[in-house]
Amino acid sequence: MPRLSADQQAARRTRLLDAAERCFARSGFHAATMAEIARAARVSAGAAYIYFRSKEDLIAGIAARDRERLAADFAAIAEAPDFADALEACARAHLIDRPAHKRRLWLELGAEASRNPAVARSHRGVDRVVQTAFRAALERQIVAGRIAPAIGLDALVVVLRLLGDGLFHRRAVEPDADPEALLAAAMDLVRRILVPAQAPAAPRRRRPA
Amino acid sequence: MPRLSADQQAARRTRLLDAAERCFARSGFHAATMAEIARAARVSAGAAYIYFRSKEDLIAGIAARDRERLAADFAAIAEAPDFADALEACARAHLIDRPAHKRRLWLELGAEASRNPAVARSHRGVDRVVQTAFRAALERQIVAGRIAPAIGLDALVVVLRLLGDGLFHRRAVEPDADPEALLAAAMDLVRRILVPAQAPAAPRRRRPA
Amino acid sequence: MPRLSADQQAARRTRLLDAAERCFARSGFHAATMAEIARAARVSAGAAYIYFRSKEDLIAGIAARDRERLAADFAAIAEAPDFADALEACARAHLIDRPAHKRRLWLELGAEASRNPAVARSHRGVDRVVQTAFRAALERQIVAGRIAPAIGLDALVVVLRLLGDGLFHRRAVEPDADPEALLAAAMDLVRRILVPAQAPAAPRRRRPA
Amino acid sequence: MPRLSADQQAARRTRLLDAAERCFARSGFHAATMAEIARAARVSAGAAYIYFRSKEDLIAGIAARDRERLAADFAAIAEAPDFADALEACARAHLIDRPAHKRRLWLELGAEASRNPAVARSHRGVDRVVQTAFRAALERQIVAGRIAPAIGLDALVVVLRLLGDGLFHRRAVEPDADPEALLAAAMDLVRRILVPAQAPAAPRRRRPA
DNA sequence: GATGAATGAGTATTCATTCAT
DNA sequence: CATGAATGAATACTCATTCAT
Repeated sequence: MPRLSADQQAARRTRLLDAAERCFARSGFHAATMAEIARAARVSAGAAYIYFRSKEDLIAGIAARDRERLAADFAAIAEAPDFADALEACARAHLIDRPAHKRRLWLELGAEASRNPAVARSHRGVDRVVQTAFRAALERQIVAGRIAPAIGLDALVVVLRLLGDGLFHRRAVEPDADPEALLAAAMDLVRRILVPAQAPAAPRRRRPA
Repeated sequence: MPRLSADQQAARRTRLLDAAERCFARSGFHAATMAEIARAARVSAGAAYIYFRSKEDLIAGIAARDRERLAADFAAIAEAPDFADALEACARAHLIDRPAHKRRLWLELGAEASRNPAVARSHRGVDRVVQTAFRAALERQIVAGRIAPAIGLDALVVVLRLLGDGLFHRRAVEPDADPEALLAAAMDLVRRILVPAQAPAAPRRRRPA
Repeated sequence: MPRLSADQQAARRTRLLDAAERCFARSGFHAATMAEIARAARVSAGAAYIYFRSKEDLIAGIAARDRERLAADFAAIAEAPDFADALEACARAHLIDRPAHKRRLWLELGAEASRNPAVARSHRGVDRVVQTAFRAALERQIVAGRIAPAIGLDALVVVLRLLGDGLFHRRAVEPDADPEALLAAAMDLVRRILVPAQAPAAPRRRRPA
Repeated sequence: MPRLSADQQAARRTRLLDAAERCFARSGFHAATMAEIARAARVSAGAAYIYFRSKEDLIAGIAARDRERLAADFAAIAEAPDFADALEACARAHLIDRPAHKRRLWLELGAEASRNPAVARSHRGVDRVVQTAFRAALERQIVAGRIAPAIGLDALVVVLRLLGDGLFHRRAVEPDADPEALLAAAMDLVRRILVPAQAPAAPRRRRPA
């Protein structure tokens, strides 16, 4: 059937991405069929190919959309008054509040990045944004005397990202793990590194000696 | 065709696992075909089905073998004289020295765990082993006064595993990243948490007050 | 969208036929798509269906146009003063001067004739016209004493058409063959049959008796 | 199902070629489906791909088999005692006695030659063989004084081939035409060119003057 | 009339798995 | 046990045709 309005077309694209995410998460990139995805998006089989050149392109579209959101949210950390609080909010939004099916996608997208150049680009893009945002935020807060990291800035960024990757991976691999416990442990550690001056206060509880 | 000796049969199983790892890493679980794997293992297509009930079972076999090695190595940490050193050695062996193609498999295996029960079992198994080993080693060294963690034992295990997951994930997703820098940053952090007493020395540079 | 003038509409029909000929010649009837043809004709996909009921109808349209030209030209032979000269001119125009892409179409149209009734009609039509023209021209020139065929009129028409078919087929199948050599050989033969009286001059070399 | 004997395998290949010829002749190269062909050959869909790499390869296989027979038969003309008789026998065998469905294939194969390199190779091959055989036979019979062509050897070969192409094409395009009439007219002409000495006798009937 | 996005039937090809030899 | 030809279900993608705008 003929021309849809621009709105309807945008909605179709979104519905296709949403449906693909669900199907891919449920069955994996291969097992999910284009027909199944199109049906879930309430779109004809052929229409999917109007919006995405191929299945691979649809996967890349998912990666791009997901990563754009992630990048935008983490970029906002650079402007936040308190780094640790902003980081925690971001981590909670993306690593805890995300529906399980999206988390299952992450691993597949990670694997796909080594084969699908567009997915790889999305991954590298978000990494760059996150690192830049972290570094900017940390530098600003160090200058402001609000934090005094126990380790160098480079190592700090590395460690923050490792913890993020760890949360990310663990959430994807072990959906049953208590996410709040993971986040709490990670944030506690982060805060200790950022402001070792406060360390005496906190550890005191544990080192009453 | 002649019957093969037990040795030859074991060798064939191993060759199939090795070949499958290479093929899966190169093309992913789906794109790699059983025929391709059998050829790479210098075995007939039919023979593969003597050693593995199905392609899924072959994937599970890879997961099992990989995880058994990992579990064994990490279990040994419990007996090591110095926890951090043993941990670093283990991490280096598994996260840095492993060939790239194995690292690429990890993500796919992670994703597969949510679909293939046998793979999931392998994953959970190694988690249990690692956590148990960590806890045992840490308790022993705390009692011996060799470490005095800044945070509680539970949180410590969580954080250690998050860092491990992070290294794991980052190595798989970004093969070009400098692995030694990642490991160094992670281990520096780990050592600071384990023995906060030493911390004053390092932070002092940053807290001249 | 605005209504097009009659001229513009005729032009569109012609453009579609031209574009279809090129596309069909390049890729064959099947591989060429209606969208591709419409684009080449600078017409929307839907517009093609205003001028031709279907792809099959478009093919029939090509056959009809091509055959009409052929029939008209060959029909003119009936009026020509010298049969052989007129025949040669016609053959040169249609079998030698035609662009290569049109010649490649002939075979496909021939094959299509056995499936597409409209194409078959076009083929039969031109055959009838050509035979009638040949017969009329030959009879007129025999009566006028200008030719004295060595063989009967029926056989003569058959043979002329066979040579024509042969040139046609050879030109389509072997585009690199020297067309003038083919035509020269064929016309030499034709002239010898038409006017065996003249034969003494040429054959004399071979019949020294 | 497992291994078939060499005989059975050759039979399967032949059955596939036979079935493909029938299906292609009936519906054309495109409209005939591989599944349909496999079914007609009493073979599984997948098995067709064991014997032929692709549909294109199957078409090429048909061309090759057909052309090999043609080449072999025409090559035998070189050894025949009487050229015209041998030529007529050959033409009858290939242009008249062949089932209609094979003749319909010829045009499609001709068209396919411009796209499928393997088909083109088959076509060129048979052309070479035929021309060589014609030339050898003619030279031998000229030397033996059995024929004295009215035209040069090159032109003679060209004309013979044109007549052959013509019969070929006409038989394919117009299945209802009387094949014996076509052949008789063509052979009468050929004999007149080969042995012009006899010409006086025959034409006399027509030139009572 | 003109447009071109939407439809959805249609198909070559692949590949996990089997089993006659 | 070992082989590898055979099976046949499964699927991404195309494209002639339609019709809301």
